Amino acid sequence: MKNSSMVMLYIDSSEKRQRVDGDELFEEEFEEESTTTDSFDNPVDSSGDVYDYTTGGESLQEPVEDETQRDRSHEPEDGFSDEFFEEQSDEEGDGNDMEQCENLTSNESDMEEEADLEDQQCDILSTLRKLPNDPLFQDGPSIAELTVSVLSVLIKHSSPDALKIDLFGVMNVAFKTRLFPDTQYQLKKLYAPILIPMRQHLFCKSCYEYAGCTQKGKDAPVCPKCKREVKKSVKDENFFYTSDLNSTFKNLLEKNSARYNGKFLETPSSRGEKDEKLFKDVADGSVHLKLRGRFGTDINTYNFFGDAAPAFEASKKSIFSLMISPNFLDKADRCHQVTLGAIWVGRKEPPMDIICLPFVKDAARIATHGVDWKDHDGKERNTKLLPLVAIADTVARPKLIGSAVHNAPFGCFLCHHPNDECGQAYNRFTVRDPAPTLRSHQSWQRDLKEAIETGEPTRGVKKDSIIAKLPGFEIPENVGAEAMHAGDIGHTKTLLKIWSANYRDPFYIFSPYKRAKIDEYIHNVRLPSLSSSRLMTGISDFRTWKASQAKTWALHLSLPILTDLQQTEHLAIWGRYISAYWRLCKSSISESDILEAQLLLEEVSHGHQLLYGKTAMTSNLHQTLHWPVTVTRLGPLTEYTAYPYEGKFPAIKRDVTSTKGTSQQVMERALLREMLPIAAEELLQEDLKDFTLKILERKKRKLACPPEVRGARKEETASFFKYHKAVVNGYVIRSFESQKYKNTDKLGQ
DNA sequence: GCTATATCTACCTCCTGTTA
DNA sequence: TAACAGGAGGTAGATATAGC
Repeated sequence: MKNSSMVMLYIDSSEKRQRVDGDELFEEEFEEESTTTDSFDNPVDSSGDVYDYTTGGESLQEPVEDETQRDRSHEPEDGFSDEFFEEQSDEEGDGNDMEQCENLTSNESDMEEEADLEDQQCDILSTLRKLPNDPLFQDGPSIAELTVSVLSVLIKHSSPDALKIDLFGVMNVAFKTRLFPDTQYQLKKLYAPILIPMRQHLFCKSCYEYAGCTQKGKDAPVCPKCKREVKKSVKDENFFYTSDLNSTFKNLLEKNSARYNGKFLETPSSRGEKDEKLFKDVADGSVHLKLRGRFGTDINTYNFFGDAAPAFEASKKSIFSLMISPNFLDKADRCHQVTLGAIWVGRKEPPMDIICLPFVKDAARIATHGVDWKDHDGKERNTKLLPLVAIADTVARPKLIGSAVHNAPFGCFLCHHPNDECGQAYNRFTVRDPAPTLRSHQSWQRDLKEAIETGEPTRGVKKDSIIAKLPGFEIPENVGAEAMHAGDIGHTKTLLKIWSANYRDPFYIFSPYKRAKIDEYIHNVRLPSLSSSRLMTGISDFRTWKASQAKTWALHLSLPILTDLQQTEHLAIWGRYISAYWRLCKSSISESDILEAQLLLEEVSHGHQLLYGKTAMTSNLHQTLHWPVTVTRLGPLTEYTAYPYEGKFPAIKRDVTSTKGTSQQVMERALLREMLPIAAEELLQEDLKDFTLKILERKKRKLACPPEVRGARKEETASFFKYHKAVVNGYVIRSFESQKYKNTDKLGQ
């Protein structure tokens, strides 16, 4: 099947775009936060028309008048108080960001909370320091040292408190002492200063209003609406835990200060050889640029992720967690520094706006006042930290940003694609010519205003979101188009389902012969760069593949394996998808990479619809169309995938050792795990310190990211899909008869 | 301030009854 | 006779509370 519209030729994009100098742009934004533009203003859309990648063009259709307007703006459907809204209501437009942050932290209870926190900024190791430090025997460890060391082992293996008590009990008997903490009371006392950043928050179950956090020795918080006392109720699931953002970042900065020599500044990359702008990290995106314009050049940023996962095997309880990862560390370190920001466990739908409220307040505080910390030379420092990317999957994202779900009309959070009715649901994103306009912060605000006025979702915008109150945060610009869910377990698996659905289809690859052949290739090919990643299972099990397996299949195996087994036109379209995905995951993405990726992905969409029909046009495939623009806003796709966060869930679940107080157990153990290396570093003697730190060190696994990221030559990977062979990290898998890889140099490439 | 004990929650396993 | 559903009882561990 050959189709001229499907296999479009590359357009010389350089003629159709204008580049704006980054510094000029920066000054412009610093002076007046008027228009936001990326480093290249006018890339082309599929129709050849010019539109702005970042603002999404302002050529929005006039909103349709709805005669059934109802005033429901006063209704408390979001769960936070009207006062809170009123405080924020003048935030829209071009107000002063600093003032907005001050507003968020200015109410009375927050001031009290802040004061309490300052009072509590005591030594987190105070109780551990009080343990006897004399050697238990000649040249032996002290009780303090053994306690820290044994606790580290127990924390690493997510042991319940009962095991800790028993083990310390044995140690008390063995060492003829009573000083090891062998009762629950003593253990809790030992933890107390470490758990200061942990807070329990309550909300009123009947009004769905945030009531406040519980404090020892103080009255229970009161619902701001019904004025009744709110008490923790396991049955009502009206409580959740957070860890203080200030402490999290303080520890992170202090812990890494020596290794980074105190330099955490996020700076944009220099230009490439052809004076092209390069996107190497989050600081290269237009969103970071805008933040630097608003908050100053010395800011640092962090990403946050919200998602839920089942809590137990055989119950309907789920864990909703908010995780945070810093952007100011090296890329390799970031995925190991994901910390737990908030956690809620329950049977019902998590009240996301309420759970995110303390996080938003904390974020406003550290954006305004910065985080005070001491560097490795003992020098007092202050660092401003701002949220950069909100990461969520297709289910959590609409709840987080207040948009319609993906299969509702206008379900794409990044553009105004209307969705097509298919069966009983709006769930198909067919190709539109011209392409629907991209959403911008301004258009989002307009739609939101109308939605609040009418009480009905307006072009996919349903309600105000609490994360919109984050300092400098704009929806949808700061929300990442997520590659793991849309690409690896989304489009990749969907296509495999299509290719394996009906034996009558010419593109069916699930015949016994083809399946056996594919499995043989999969099992025999060993990719050197992925030696430690999850091993691939056969193609028959693709439905149970993990995301990383789907990614390995897509980026490394599928094309060379399918060369002789799949029809050319199907492979051509799949190849274009891989080529575009590859370009956007690279460690250094040029402007031409982005433009080429955009054109390739548009070809993929056209081709996919022609080959498999309108019913195959899923929202995941549609979202891939927005990957290039997301890279211009937020940097390479790999910097805000869900992999590091989803990978944290198994550890969270391991921390649950009882069905009672699940969220508390998880948050306590997460904090202990963060603090014990600090205790070990300070309190232990050399040998025991080395051993304990080694125990606590997280295993650094290689992630199944594209080999390009690890240094394969650009020209090799760029031409990856053109040849009947794969080039991976300098190795060529030339022919599958040999089933071995060979060194590129020896092949005279 | 601290300890010991009771209480509570919710998951898991086993047993029994019902249905096809 | 197999498969399934539902209930009873067992259990771990967090939390509450009485009492020293």
